[in-house]
Amino acid sequence: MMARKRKPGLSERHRKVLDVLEGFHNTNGFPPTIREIGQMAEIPSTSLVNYYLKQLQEMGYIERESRRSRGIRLLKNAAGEVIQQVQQAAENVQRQAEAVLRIPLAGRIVASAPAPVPGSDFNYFDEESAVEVARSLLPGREKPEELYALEVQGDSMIDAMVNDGDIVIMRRANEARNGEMVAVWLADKEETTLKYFYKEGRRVRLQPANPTMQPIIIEDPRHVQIQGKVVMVIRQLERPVSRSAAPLAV
Amino acid sequence: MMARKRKPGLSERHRKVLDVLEGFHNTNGFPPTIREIGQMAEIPSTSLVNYYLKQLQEMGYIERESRRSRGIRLLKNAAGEVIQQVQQAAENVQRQAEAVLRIPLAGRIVASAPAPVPGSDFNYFDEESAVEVARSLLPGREKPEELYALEVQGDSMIDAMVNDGDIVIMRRANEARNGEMVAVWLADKEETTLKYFYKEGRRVRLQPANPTMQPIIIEDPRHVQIQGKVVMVIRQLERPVSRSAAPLAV
DNA sequence: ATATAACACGAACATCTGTTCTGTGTCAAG
DNA sequence: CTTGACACAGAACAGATGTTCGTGTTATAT
Repeated sequence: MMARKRKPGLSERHRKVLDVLEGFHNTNGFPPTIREIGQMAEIPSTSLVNYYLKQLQEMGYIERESRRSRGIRLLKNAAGEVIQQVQQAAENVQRQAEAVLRIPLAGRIVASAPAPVPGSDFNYFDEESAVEVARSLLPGREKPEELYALEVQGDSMIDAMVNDGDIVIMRRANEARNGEMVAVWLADKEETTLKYFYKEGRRVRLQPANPTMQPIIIEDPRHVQIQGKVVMVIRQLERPVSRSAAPLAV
Repeated sequence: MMARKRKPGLSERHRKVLDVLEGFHNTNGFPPTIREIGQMAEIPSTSLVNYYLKQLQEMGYIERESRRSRGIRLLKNAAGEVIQQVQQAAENVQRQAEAVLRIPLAGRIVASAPAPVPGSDFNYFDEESAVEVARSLLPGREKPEELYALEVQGDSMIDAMVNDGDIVIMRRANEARNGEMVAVWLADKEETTLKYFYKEGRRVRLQPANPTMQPIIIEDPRHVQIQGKVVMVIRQLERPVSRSAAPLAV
């Protein structure tokens, strides 16, 4: 004759014990004793607490160190969530913090003036004006210190497929390789523009991103001052905040 | 007559005790007893361990619960770093995890076919094809489940200032308010396009983002099928990985 | 109905653990 | 040299703590 089987899963008291274990450790920094568990979970006998702890151990919710006071390690809580060790948690914070890069917003880029380039003493921790970009979106090799952001002002760069209000992520550079998009100051025209850069012999060809438009050929390379390379363009159609007054967070 | 004063700061044994406290708690999940500290820090007498613990408590490195076994909370380690409680650490992880949103890449958008819209059973946890975007870049009110990403294929959307290879972040929607940019399928022309949406009486005006281009007027609203709203456009000039084969991480 | 396992209570016990007390040696300032 | 704070050792003790044993109750499969 078969006797009754224990129902699978956690009973009310199992759950209570796990809650006590989690709460106690969170507030005190160390696990409770059997008697403390009994008091908080309203289980009057130490042997009964031990009885439940044994079951929780078999079910993989806790680990116990035999004969050691407070020798209980919580592995999963009542909700089944895995409990992290402090060390692991710290590592996770570290890893997650690296997932986002805060790129300083150095200013605005307009056609009528050279593009701003932050100096080496630029305050990178200006909380008010930074653009947050997931690191996975950026080329891994970058040094984050070389990156800065500019907000585009005006419609003058539509031939580069860049609109008023767009944010361009730039990398410091004074020269470029063929095929890279750069911000250039054209000294003769007194104009800033975003173009694909091609050095062809002595002259420089600046190709618009819009394939329907014609390139600019500059015979004297001294008239082409490279302000930085364009790494990314971000356009927010539905702004988190009002357009230009509040800090831009991307 | 003045007797000698204790040197300020931590002695070798202070440091040793703190190291033991940190290491023991990291490996066991609970603090050591006085005798365990003594063994590991090579301090033979319990009273001497107690003597040092008292000093560390006065210096603010630890907290002690009187008369409780293992009643030691580490506040700062030997390097002076503040030790986080498990709960705090978990909250930090939580907060940091929320800083980045993984948006599923639902497919490609081309002019010649309706834009893909993921079904409600879409697998959001497809690790291979997701775009990571900092939450601060997105409008806060969004339900993340409503967002998906599309990669633009072809040059057909240059009038929307969107280029081949760009990534558009979309939000599910079947209708739009005036001024919002939407992806629409034009049933009569059999064409997908990105335009600013304006309902004017019975007819619909679709305005290109490029201000130099002319709007499309559609007299029969049934020919305009809204596939989704455009929330953001991301253009990566220097790709982290090869253009289309590998997973896109933004 | 009845055997059996699950659930429950309380007491007893050996050990663990924090605390305290006494004592010793060292070392620098007076 | 004296003095007194500091560093250290060992022992003793009261209370805390995990464990075990005996016993009783309850629910369930047969």
